[in-house]
Formats: sequence, structure tokens, C-alpha cells
Amino acid sequence: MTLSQQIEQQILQAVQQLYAHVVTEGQISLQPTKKEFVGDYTLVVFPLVKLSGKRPEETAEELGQWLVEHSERITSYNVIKGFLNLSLNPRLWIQQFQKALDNAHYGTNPVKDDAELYMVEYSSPNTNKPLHLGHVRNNLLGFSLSRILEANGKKVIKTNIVNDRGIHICKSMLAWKKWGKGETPASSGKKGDHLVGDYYVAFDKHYKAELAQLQAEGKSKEEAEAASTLMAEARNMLLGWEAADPEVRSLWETMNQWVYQGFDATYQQMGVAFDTIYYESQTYLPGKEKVLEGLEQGIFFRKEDGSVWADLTEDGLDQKVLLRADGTSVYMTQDIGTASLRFETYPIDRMVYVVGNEQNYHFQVLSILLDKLGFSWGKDLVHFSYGMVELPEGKMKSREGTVVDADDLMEEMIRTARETSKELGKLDGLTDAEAENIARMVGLGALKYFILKVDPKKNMTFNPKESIDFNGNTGPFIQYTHARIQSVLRKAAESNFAASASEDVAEKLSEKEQYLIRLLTKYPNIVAEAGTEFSPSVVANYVYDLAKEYNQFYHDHSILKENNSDIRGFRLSLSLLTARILKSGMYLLGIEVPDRM
RNA sequence: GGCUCUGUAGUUCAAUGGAUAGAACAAAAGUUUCCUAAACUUUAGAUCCGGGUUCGAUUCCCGGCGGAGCUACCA
Repeated sequence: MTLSQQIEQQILQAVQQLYAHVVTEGQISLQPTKKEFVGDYTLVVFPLVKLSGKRPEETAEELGQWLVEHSERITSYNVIKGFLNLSLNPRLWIQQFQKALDNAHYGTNPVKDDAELYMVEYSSPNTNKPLHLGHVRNNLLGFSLSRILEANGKKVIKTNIVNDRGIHICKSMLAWKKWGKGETPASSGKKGDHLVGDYYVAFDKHYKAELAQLQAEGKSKEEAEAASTLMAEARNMLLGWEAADPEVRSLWETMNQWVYQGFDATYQQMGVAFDTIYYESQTYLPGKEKVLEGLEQGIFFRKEDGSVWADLTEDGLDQKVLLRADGTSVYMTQDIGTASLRFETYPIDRMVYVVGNEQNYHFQVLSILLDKLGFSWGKDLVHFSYGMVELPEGKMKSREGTVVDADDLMEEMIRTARETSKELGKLDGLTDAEAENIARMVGLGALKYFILKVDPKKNMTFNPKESIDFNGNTGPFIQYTHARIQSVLRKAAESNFAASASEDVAEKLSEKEQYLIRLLTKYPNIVAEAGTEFSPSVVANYVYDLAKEYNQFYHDHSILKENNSDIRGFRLSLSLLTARILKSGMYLLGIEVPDRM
């Protein structure tokens, strides 16, 4: 039982004794006392005045008196309006603190054999272009969420669905065939995903030129699109792919391999990984089967043109196409296939899709369709829906060249970190490799923290030129605090100063120290909240608060120069636990923290 | 039109229905003989509008207004 739960129990008793009413925990509103008031926990008494039949202040007074008399834990109280502030025996806090210190994995729960299995899908790229800013948010959220779930004792399988087939892929292939002159990543020195992306852009450019030409000849836009030979060739290539034409398949495999090598490099730099990867080319056929089975069972229906549909009007939605008139599959078909394959392979308890909120409707429909098909888990799937990343000038548009490339962005962040470190003279005495590693951690830390501190469901604005700072509420601020503590701990070790947590210091603590202890002991609640809310931002905001609080403490108190060894030892413990929690919290965000910077 | 999300300082973000709405950046002014100044301190600055529920509303409900997205035989 946690400290606050123990207090709650005693409040329940107090209410029962004083007012002869049995209340449950849910009716009690106990919260940590705000900084500007004296006390540890605050009981909001307004909800209880009906039971007491007295004014709020009077009720609070009575409860406060009873609690001080009957509880060893509560030493004093004060009443402000309807708020009863309770002060605890300071030794209780030292005990809590000691417990945290003794647990190397404080705040997280071990994953047991019988734990629930969560599968988390994220990233989900297309193989026709490199990853961009939108993918960055997706990847960071998916990866962090996986770690948060693990910290809450869940088994997690991280997965990715790669959209590796379709007309868009054929466009890149066709452009390469026409204008590539045999260029390869090796021959050009380009990253494979960028190289393929360049041909996707090249297709678009030539296609536009062709349309302009046709329109200049007097055709309407629609006529021009219908008459385009380029598009016809691309479609023809897709048919070739579907028919397993060896030449098309061979080119497809070659170019996809280039892309995967590029993606792997990006994922590695970003620090994210997957346990298993699915490819649309392997799941669309099983998806078709499921749809056709559904058709036989009368769950779906066929229109005169041959297309297959689901009627969701009873669910308040529209009709949804599942197979085109020519029998080919759509996005939904493939997602049905992927889901059923996954559930056949793994004993999944919860399927979590990390996908942008633009697809809310898609997942609403997917859930219903899976349920109709008889998959009991369908209605339980979780769409972790996050907001778009917008630029100051609005949405990213590849046609207008405003897409922020993931590789460029990371490189830019690391470069800035490198330069800043150099300017601040932080690199003295470090090898080049050490300096570079720090620049990498700091640059990526700044980027990741910037994105993860925002509530996932909100759209966010990203200004490539101004957004990312290294001061204030940022990743580097937290990393810096950690490095600073490590420096103190190194020096303490040199002087043979030991960390300790004697209860005798309890009465001697400053307000800052007391507050820091309270903040530190909140960490398990934060991890739990992040897990139930599916929200890395909860962790991000907490580690920032903690770092800020520690820096104030650090500024106001001497650690190594403190003569009283109990106090010095305690401050060392405080530093130690802060560093450990900062590191742990940042780990949950997928952010590394350096020991010096 | 319908559905979903969203609206907080100049800007980017916080706030289980609770006390005087917190930070950061930008602006102004300070702190280095002392454990890392990527730090610390101070000043100025905000809940889109109108109703309702409540002892209490940034939060919940209704109605406006603004922003984003979906409503594809693209993924």
C-alpha cells in the first residue's frame, strides 16, 4: 500500500467515526499539497460537507484534529477554505525514499510469464520514398509506448507493416527503368531509400510534363490523364507484378532491397527497432481470402461490377469497398489479412496500431469488420491515434518540396549539438569518438524530447529553423542535469564520500529537499499513468519537472562541501536517485543520457 | 452536409472537476574566487464567445465562431 493509500484509509475511518457514514475511496479526493501551501497531502472536504452537515472549514478542522490524534503518520494540519492540508511525519518520507533507493528498477514492473501480450505496430512506411517528419513522430511514439508498456509489466512485440507493393512502387520502378541508366546506391553513393524516392519524384515530374503537353494539344485534364502513356505503363507494370512477371518482380526486389537498407540506417540512427516485420505483399492475399470467405458467409456482398463491399449502415457508417471490380485488394483488405496472420502467429491480448488520426475512420471500420468476420479480438483493437506534425506554413506537401526528411533532420540536430558543445567548451579532454557520441545523444535527445513532450493526440507545429532549442524545457536540459549529477558522484567517489539516507536528517531538510523527495517518490505513479493513458508526454513532463527541481536544489545547496556527513550522504543519495530516475524516464522515451556533456 | 479531433501568454507546450491557470522560448534586468552557467534568480504577459450542470469549470454538457482531418475501387 502506498503512503497516500494509507492516508486515505485513515480518512475513511475518520469520516466513519465522526459522521457515522461509510464512504469508499472513490469519494475521497486526496491530492499532493500544492507547493505554495504547507503540508504533504490535501483533502478536499467539499464533497464531505453533506455528510458532516457542517461548514467546510468546520468539517476540515474536525477531520484534521481527529487525524492528528489517531494517526501516527499525520503530525499536523492546517485548513484553508475547504482544503485540509495534512503534514506527515518527515521520517515517513525518508523511509519511502530509502525504499526507492534500494530498488534498482524503481518505478517499473518486471514482465512476468503470464503477462498480457501487447503487439504494437508503428512506422508503416511505403517503399517509394524516404521517411519524413511525420514518420519521426510515429516511430518515436511507437517505440516509447512499447517501452512504457514493458515498464508496466506487459509483454510487447514491436512490429512494422511495410507497404511494399502497389502503383506508387511501380512509378519509381518505371522511372528508374526509363531514366536510371543503371544507377545504384553503390554507383551514386546515395542512400537506397533516397535514390528510389528521387525516381518517384522523377516520375511525377515527367508525368506532369506529359499532362501539360496533352492539355496543350487541346485535351481536358481528365482526357489527358486517360491518355497518359506513362501512367498506362505504370499500371501495366502493376499488372505484371500481380502476374508475377519475373522481370518486374526482379526489379521490384532489387529496388525494395535498396530501400530497406536505407530504412535500416534511418531506424538505427533514430534508435528504434522491431521484433517482427510484415510486408503487404505477403498479407494482401490472405486478406482477400478472408474477404471472400466473408462474402460466402453473406457478411459482405458483391455489386454488379464485381466489386465486394461491406454494408456498415447498421453501425452508423457507410458502405466500404473491400475488393475492387478487377478483384484487386485495397488497404482495408490487406489490414484484415495482416491482423489475422498476426493473431494466428501470436497469442495477442491487445493489438495497438500507432497510426495518425487521419485514419480514425479506417480503424473504426477495421474493428467492426474484424468483429463481423468472427475475430473476437477485433473490437478490442486500439488505434493509438496521434496528431499531424505541421510546419509553420501548414501541412507538409511533397509536391511543394516542403517535406522535412528524417535523415536530414537528424543530421542537422546532431550538427547543431556538435557546434554548441564546441562553443561551450564541453569537449575538452574528450576523444573525437566520445565527442561525436555525445553530439549524437544530445542532438537526437533534443529532437525526440521536443516531439514526445507534446500530448500525442494534438497536432503539433514544427519549425525546422526555430523549434529545437537546447535550453529550457528540452531534452538536453534533462541530459545536462544527469551529466552534472554524474560529475558530482564521480567526485564523491574520489573523496570516498558515501551516499546514505539516515532518518535522523528528516527534521533538518530544507523545503527544496523535502519537495524533491516527494517528486522522486511519485515516479511509479507516473509510469503507471503513462501506461494506462498511453502517453509518453506524461513521462516527458515529469522528467522535466524533476530536472528543474534538482537544478534548483543543486544551486541552493552544497553537496560535497557539506561537513555534516549525514546530510552530505543524504544529498548524495538524493542526487543518485534523481540521476537514476532521469535515466529511467528518458529510457522510456527512447532517449539516451550521457555521463558527461 | 455528416462524423472525429482541436482552440490556453507574442510563440511552443502544461494543468485526475479544486486553492492565486504552470513552464519554456522570445523581451527586460541580474547571478561565476564555490560540486559542469546547456544552470539559477527577478519583471512583464493567456483560458475563442454565449449559455448550462456544480460548493467549485481551462476541464463535463449544449449552441455559436475558428483550425485540422476523414467522409476514395490511394496507402
